[in-house]
Amino acid sequence: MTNHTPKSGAQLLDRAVLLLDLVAGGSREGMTLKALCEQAELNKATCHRILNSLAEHGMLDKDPDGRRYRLGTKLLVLGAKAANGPGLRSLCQPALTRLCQESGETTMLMARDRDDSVCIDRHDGSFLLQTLTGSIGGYVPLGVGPGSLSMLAFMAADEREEVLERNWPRIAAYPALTRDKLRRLIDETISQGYALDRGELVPGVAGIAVPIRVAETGPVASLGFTILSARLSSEMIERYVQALRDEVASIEPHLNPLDRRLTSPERILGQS
Amino acid sequence: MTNHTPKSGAQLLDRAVLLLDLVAGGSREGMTLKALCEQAELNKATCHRILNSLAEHGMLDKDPDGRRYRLGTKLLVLGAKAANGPGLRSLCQPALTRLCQESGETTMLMARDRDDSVCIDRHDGSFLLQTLTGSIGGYVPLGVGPGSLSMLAFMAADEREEVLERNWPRIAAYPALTRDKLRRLIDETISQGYALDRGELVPGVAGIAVPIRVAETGPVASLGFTILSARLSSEMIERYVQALRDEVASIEPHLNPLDRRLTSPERILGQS
DNA sequence: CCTTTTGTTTCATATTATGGAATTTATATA
DNA sequence: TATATAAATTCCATAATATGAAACAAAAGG
Repeated sequence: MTNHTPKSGAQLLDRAVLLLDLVAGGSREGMTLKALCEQAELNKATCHRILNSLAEHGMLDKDPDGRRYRLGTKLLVLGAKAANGPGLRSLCQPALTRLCQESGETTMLMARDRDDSVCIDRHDGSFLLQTLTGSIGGYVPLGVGPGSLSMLAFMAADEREEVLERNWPRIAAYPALTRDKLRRLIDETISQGYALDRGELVPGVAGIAVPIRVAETGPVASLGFTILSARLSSEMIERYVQALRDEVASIEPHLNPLDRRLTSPERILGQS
Repeated sequence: MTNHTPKSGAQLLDRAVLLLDLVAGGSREGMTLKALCEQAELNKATCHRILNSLAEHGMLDKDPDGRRYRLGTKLLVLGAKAANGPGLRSLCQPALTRLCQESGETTMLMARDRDDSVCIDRHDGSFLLQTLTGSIGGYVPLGVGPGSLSMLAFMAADEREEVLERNWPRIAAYPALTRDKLRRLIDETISQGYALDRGELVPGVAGIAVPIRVAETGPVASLGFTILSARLSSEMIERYVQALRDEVASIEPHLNPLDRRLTSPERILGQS
């Protein structure tokens, strides 16, 4: 996810979030004060004070021996609340369950978050497949992978270009995706109405996805399947796309701002 | 979870975390600036600045119309990382899967976090049962419910009393638990070696749990089943306790500080 | 045991966050 | 549609807060 470091009239907060990101992205065994100081380019004392305040609040945990910091339990609690709250996950859960049960495939709900696509929920099918985004909470730049691509493709053209401009560097990290290739994929997605990956990003693992759109805002999420590419057939694609479209059609009215008072008070998650 | 408001040399952070907690605990439709100002007893402008900085960083999301704040996608991402990282969840995942598959029961992994017990992972069995802690991320004060109780009971006596002292007010919120009752439950748990709830906290829903302990620190987690109390039998209890103990026995060596270099570099999650 | 490295505490300083007031924007009412 | 009310946002002089250099303490390494 993009590491904004905005001067937002709250320097201390900017620094705290930066440190959380560094801990999140750092060594799996936890980060030492020294490493964090260096990476964040902060003074030892300052860094120490922030880290310990975060630990105090449960946002970070310190080892028993107190020499390494890692993400804390409060983040787990807040994260679970963020996912379950009102919004996409709750709204789409029945659809996700149905799709997974009827198809037996791994089914994914992705949401847009600024320039990224985050996995909000996932139901595993009969096969355990490696997906691009991994489990819940995993993310990819908008454009990478079918769930993500289906959102990018259906954004307003100007916004799409802005996102692409910002995302190119990160997209370049995927050897399977050149600029031309992605352009072609976007065009295909628009004309077909769904995004398809035949197994090029994660070898052997294919995916289909359909965007969930809100009138003014554009796509806010996507619903899709992850499938062993060996099993992929055009008949299957057709059938699955139809199933996804049906579910999306029954979800979208709940997200349309005009209908808000008429439908449930659900709101969408993942908007800036 | 206890709302520490420690003057930790980082006022701004204290305030930011307080606001996150208020948003997390507040109305499911999101919190307005006004409401948050009042509850946090902060100046409107100050509050506004902090909330927007948090939103800027993705820790909060603002509605499309920008009048309500709710938990942001970044919390979901960080929360997932906190859960998956090295530590209890990964370490216990195989055990959890085995226990659930072999018994068909809802299986829970709880971790200690200060004075609380947090649900770190959960595998649903054949029945969908309402549990005390709900899903992942849910928490209860130490002492409430078998998973939580099994940890409290096996803490060092002095520490246990300190925790109890702090927790009484919150425990009082559970009508099924009087002081005497909890004292009795703790004694029972110690003598039996496992915690049992026959369905008194959530009517009709029983639970068994066994603590996961680390040599110096004491219990850091617990593994347990949630069962329809109607189906509970003493034979079943015996069998399930044995299954839990077997798994715990194979987990504990990985957590023992002495063995750390010998075993995997897994560390525990949820220590203060 | 001594040396080096890493973590913690202190405190005078100035940078940063603060909050009262003014302005803009949205919502409710006539 | 106009008007009143309330909420959100921006501004800026002020003071309180976070800062970081340095001194200190505690581990790790030799």
